Amino acid sequence: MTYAYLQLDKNSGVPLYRQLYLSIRSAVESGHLRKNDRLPSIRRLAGDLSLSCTTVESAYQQLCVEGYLRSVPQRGYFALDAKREGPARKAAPPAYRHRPLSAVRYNFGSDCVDSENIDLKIWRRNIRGALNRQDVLAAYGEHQGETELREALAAYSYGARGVVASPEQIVIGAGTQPLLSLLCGLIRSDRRTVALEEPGFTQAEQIFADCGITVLKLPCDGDGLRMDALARSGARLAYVSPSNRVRTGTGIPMSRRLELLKWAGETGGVIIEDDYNGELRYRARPVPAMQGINGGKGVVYLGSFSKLLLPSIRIGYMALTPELLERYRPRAANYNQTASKVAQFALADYIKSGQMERHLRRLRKLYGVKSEKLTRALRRAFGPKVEILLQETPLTLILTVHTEKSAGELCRLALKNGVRVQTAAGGKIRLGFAGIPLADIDDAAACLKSAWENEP
Amino acid sequence: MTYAYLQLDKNSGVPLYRQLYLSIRSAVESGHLRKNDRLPSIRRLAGDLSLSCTTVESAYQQLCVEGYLRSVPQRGYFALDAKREGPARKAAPPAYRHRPLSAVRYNFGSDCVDSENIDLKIWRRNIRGALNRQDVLAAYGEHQGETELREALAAYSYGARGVVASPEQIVIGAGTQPLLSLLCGLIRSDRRTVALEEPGFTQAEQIFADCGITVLKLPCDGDGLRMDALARSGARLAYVSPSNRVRTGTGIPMSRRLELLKWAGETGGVIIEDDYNGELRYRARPVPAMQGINGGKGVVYLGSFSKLLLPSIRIGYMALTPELLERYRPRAANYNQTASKVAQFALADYIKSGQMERHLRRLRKLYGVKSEKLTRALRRAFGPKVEILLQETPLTLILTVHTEKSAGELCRLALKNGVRVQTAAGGKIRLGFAGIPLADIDDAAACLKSAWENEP
DNA sequence: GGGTATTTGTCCGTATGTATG
DNA sequence: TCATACATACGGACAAATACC
Repeated sequence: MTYAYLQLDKNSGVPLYRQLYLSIRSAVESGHLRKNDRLPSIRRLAGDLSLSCTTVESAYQQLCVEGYLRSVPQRGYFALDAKREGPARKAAPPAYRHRPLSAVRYNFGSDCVDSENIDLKIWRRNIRGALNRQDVLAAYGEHQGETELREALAAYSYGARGVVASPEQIVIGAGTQPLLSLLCGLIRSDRRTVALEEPGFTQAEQIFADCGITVLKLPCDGDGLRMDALARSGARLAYVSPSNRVRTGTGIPMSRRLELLKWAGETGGVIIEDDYNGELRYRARPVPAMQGINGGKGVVYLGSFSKLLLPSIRIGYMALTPELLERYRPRAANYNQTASKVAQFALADYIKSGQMERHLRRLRKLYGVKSEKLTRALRRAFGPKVEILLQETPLTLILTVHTEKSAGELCRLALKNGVRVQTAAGGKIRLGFAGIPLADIDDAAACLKSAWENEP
Repeated sequence: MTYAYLQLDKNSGVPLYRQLYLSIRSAVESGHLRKNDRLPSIRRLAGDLSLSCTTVESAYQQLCVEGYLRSVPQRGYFALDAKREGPARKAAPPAYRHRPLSAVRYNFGSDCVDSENIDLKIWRRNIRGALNRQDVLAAYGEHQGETELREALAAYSYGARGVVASPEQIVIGAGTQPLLSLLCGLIRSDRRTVALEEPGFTQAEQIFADCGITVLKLPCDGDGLRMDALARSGARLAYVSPSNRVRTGTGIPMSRRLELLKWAGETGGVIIEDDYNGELRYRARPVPAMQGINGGKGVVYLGSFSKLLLPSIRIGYMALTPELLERYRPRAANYNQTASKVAQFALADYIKSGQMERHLRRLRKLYGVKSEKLTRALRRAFGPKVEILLQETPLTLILTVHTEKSAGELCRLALKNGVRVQTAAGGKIRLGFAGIPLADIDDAAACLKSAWENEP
């Protein structure tokens, strides 16, 4: 520590030990040093401020005599309670802690994952492995992301999602947002508006807005963005998340994907394809990424692993188009890599050793079973009173509840019964079941039933 | 063992710890103590020679700093390889894996760190510790950054730099850039131009440009941004990096800092204080951060650990002003945390356990010794032909070379001789010595001499 | 192989002698 | 002569690593 708050001026005429005494005294009086806070040791402070021990000691001693400090031999100096009750030192309300969701037994929020079905052990081992590799910690990383990981990702994303991209096209970052932000910088000389679906995706909109790119929310039909609205808007940049349209819970069918690609080809538009959870579709045949359908032209692909592997892994990647790569290259050195180097190597190992594939297979199966079990449980509980929307989006079910109550009211009722659910577009209810352990599903459905039916 | 080679004379006038230091140093240089030989423990030697622990310790410590010994906590002191074998050393080229700069033997570039003086072991252990903590891996993190780390940072930045901020004012991110980017989003509704010094800082400029904030490069005098230019510019946002003005190598004196704060107060301006390497000043007494001088008003403080701790650690933090915090809060949930959760916990532990403090102290000492040694070596080599600008910026020296050659020419000549140096403002030469091992400094200075003097 | 005693580096407050004005 | 500041040295307390049962 340098104790920067202790300001000394060698030429002020005031003796050093007295300047020290005064600044510490005011720190105690103002409450910056609270009772039993430990002060830097005499030698330490002397070293840091380039003073001699004696100087510091005489300041401390005077403070002791006057009741600001207490000296404990061989242990240190400690502050005493000498706060001068100034005008108002507020009780320091530390409101920055996340409020614990009180009494939520079953959380159907869409931001949960099943913490029981994560291969923590393997992942820990991988991180440890990366940690021990020569020069992972001590050396600088590559700005664009480690080559090793970019190579692994190029292969993986082709196999899993049909993305065609060379390792040079791939940029790594700490999640989707920093990558979007970088992308905005590359693209803003060309395009200043972006089109996206009306019930949008807040976290992406926020980045666009922050980068000064106007967000155009266009209406959409059941298949996604309405093409006529898109054409009329004049936008030459569109953001879509085909695999996980958060609010509606439905995907974008192939027909609309092709229409979008056609739009890009004809107008010179660029599509940002945020393939959030694209790997997790378990019901139907996998729909390949738009990026690949088009051979990598006109589409920037965004993928991430936060919800797939572990919530704490903050690694995302994007595949740039050849044109954007040209723009990126000369300024690549201006962007520091944001993703942890250790995590990058660990992830590369995880992918290359085939563990990722195994994990995905298991997850898909698990979520398939969960979805089925939840569907059955709801049918049993409610019968025809709730319609369950069969859809392809992973990890969520959409319910239409036949009742007079509003969706918001249903949410409140459920929460009162310890079940957290969310609303979806069109007065529907959204259940994200990823975070509910398989064994709890039946009980969770029962709780929902009692919440919604035992009301006057 | 009687350690007969350690001859002490209590009445010689030479301090005991220095006699000890000298005898051990010559034992290492002469090869009597070979690499990894273990030295007697402090207490044993103190006992055998009838000295106090402190006396022995200060001798050992100086030897550590100068690269003769290595201390392994709780295990002992060990000799390093520092045999002075005349001119025939160079067997092991200093391993900068950073770039295969062909034939650069001594790299005085400012982007190097001393890879020999990083506490890899402790850091590995901290990461492992975080890795094993319950729910670090499996659960989501806080958007703003882990509370534990924010609390640690609030205390640390107050102690180390005089920053006054509560944990809720602190936002964590994967380095300075994502934080700047977020900050631009908070601020762009108000201000669309930012003023910064003319030889600017590319990585910050890039972010401003990407976010659509116009960069206004203003002229500056020896103390930094010229206040008249700033006032005339009409900008209400200024970016400064007082502790490390990269190109000039000089800091911003207190007088100018106060002027800047006055400007902020009078015009409602906001100052972004990027305190890059602020902790590392070793020469003078610490200059506290502007943020703290002003009680946290009108100044956003940015700090980071990449160059301080480990190049691979990508964690930065910023302290928002109360007004900006108000703007941030409602949209905090829209920003995902970019910094690795494991690294956050590891860093929090590192700070709270006092290891950060110890590390900083060691670094400061090391760089102080390096700076001194380099200064002496240059004076010996060039005499009055070069003026050495004594300045307070960490890790660099600025030279005025009295010659007809231009600064650029001097750089080229040096490079031809295997020494990389950089130009500074005003036709001066900048030497960033952080990456030069202590033992190589004399030779590096000699190389510079032969490069600059043996020319027709 | 797991607890315990010891050793180790580290850090602490303190004391003394001395050099300035 | 006295206050101030510095360099040097002392011996004790502590936690972590290690060695020993």
